[in-house]
Amino acid sequence: MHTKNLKHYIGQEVTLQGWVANKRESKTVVFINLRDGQGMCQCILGIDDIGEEQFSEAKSLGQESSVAITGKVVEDTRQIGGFELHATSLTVYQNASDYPISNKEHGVEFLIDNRHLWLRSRRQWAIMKVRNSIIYAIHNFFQSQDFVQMDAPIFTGNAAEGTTDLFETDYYGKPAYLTQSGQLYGEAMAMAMGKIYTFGPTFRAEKSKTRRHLSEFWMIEPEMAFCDIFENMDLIEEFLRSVVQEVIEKCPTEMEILGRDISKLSTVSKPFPRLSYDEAVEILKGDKDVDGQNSLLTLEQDLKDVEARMVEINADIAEREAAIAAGGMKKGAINFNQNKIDSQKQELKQLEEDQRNIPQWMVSARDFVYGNDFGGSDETVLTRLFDRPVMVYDWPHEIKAFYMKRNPEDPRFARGVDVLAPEGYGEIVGGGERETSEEWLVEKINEHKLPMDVFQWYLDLRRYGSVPHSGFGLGLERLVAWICKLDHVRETIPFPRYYGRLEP
RNA sequence: GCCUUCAUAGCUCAGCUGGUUAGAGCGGUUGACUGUUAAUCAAUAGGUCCCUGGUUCGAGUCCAGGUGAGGGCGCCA
Repeated sequence: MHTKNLKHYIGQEVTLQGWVANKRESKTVVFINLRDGQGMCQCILGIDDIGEEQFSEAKSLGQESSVAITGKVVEDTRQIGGFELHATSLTVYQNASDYPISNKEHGVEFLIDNRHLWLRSRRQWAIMKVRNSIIYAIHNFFQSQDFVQMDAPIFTGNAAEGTTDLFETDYYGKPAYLTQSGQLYGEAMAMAMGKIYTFGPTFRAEKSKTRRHLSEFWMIEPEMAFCDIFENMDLIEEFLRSVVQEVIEKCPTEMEILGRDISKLSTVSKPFPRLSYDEAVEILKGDKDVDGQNSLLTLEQDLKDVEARMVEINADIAEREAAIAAGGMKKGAINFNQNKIDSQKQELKQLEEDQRNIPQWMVSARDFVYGNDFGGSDETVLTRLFDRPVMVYDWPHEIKAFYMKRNPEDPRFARGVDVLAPEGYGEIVGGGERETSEEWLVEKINEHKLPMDVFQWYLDLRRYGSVPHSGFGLGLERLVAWICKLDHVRETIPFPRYYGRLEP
């Protein structure tokens, strides 16, 4: 019996098994918030109902003790989940003590060190449920359109793009690398099956310390034969719309726990803006406005807003501190104000970082050199002006991977496309149309100084029935972070691996 | 790799321009009270102020180096 199904058992006696998420006690009654992995239910254990022996056992239970509680289901709209259980008996599997994670706020380092326990917290529970729904929605989308799921190898002998750092392992005495993309293998499989997608782990040994990088993450890479860049963009748009809408429908409770404003996500139903690299650069540098909004002026305003907010918070903190210092305040009120001050100081730290960063971003955007790739901050500046994902296509071919198809009408550009998520989440999708000509590919492989021999099998794909084809790569963790509006991708995966973190 | 911010009780933090015995809240323990929602009230235990060196009559506080962490850039999904 699970808390989720209580609505079907009103007035009946059921047994719930779970963990003590929180407990309050008085002389004759103990309240237990029971967590069973599917939901929560408050259980009322009265001394007269369960007897003195079980009652004293109930009183002694520590946070996260494992128990089974039998009792009658009663509707009570005030409660989380809408029901409570009037207990008639209690079975204790284990009485736990000194659970390290309390209901108070904790720091990131402490929480990540205790990730194996942190996963039990309400917010983390909601994130994992959303992640699960996203994964399901992704499979659902591709399967319903006759894509074939394939698994690309994790050990590879070479770097697909040659630029990033890879994890090296020993493969029977030869060096092998953990894959950083399954795309080339996806292309081969697409020539066999028509439409495929990979869904697997990806590894990058970049020593990044940012809120959107992991060393090990999950990537979804569809690849379609007979598909050009514009059809590819149509698919990306349809795909993101479908996944986001399915998750919004399936996870209302989770979104509420996360405090996610769903209206900010519903905008995916509108068409995604498609900008060429040239247009995007103009907007970024502030030479072109979007709906009357200018990138540089918007940033200036952001900085002013940050500073105004800092003044506001400082004043409020000072006021509360003065009120506490004045004395005569009840302990509960002091407590409340202290906590308020604590959380405001957290916000202040974040604002101080924004205050340091925004001027750098402005400089970066204003002085952007045409022909370069967009930096993380440039993406933020650009997407700041839109309320939905933005697609940027036709990039200078020099900054894109060797396999990108050149625009036949203007060979300065390669037919790559990046999808930038709103609200500062950056690049969630990178893809494009692939080069079909063996000749051009060979030239590019030489240009990138890649070993020709290991690409012979890849060139075979152009020798035997080469067709226009496209695909893209979606970072699952970045998608989860955006949909849940999390401030770090490390919360999007059960056990994150990033620079400096291998445990737990 | 570069830039930047930080490290004080189990947890979250305060500790001003260096000064005598380092504080608060939460959590723990004990008691009181209560259909409670992070309950409340009282009492109580709990510290190598990250490490090493320096300045000083005196360092949690200042300086240098180290270690660890947060964030930004680069790189990318």
